[in-house]
Amino acid sequence: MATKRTKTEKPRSVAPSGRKDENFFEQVFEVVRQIPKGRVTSYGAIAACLGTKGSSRMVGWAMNGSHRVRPKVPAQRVVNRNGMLTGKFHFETITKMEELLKKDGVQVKNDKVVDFRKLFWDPLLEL
DNA sequence: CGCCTGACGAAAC
DNA sequence: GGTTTCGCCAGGC
Repeated sequence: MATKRTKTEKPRSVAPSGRKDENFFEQVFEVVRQIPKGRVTSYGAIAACLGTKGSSRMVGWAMNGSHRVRPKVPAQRVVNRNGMLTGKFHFETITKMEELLKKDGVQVKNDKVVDFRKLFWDPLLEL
C-alpha cells in the first residue's frame, strides 16, 4: 500500500500525460463506493472529504456520471444534508433509489431517510 | 474569456 | 417543516 491517501495532499493536476484529469469525479466515486451497506452520507460530507467543501454541488454533479462508471456506484446512499432523496429523479426510475436503499436496510419515508442522522456515515470520520 | 447550469448548503421568511 | 434566495465552485458552451 504505497498509495497512502492523505486528505492533506490534494494536487489538482495529476495527469501530465495530457489525459483528461477526472480526478475530482474519480475521487467522489471512490468515496461513495466505500460507503458501507445500510449507511448513507451527504454530498457536502464527501466534498469536505475531498477538500472541496464548498463544492458540494460538484459532488452531486459527479454522480451524474456515476451511472456510466464501473463498478457501479451506490449513489442511492448519497443524499442531501436533510437526508432527502433529491437525486431520485436522476436514476433510471424515481423509485429505484428508495428501492435500493430499502434493499440496503435503510428505511425511506416520504422521500427521506429515516434516522438519517443515525445512519449517517462521515468519510472524514471513518476514513 | 464570460455566462449559464447544477443530484448542495445554509440562512431567511 | 416547506419554500425562496444567495453563495459556493467546477464544467459546458
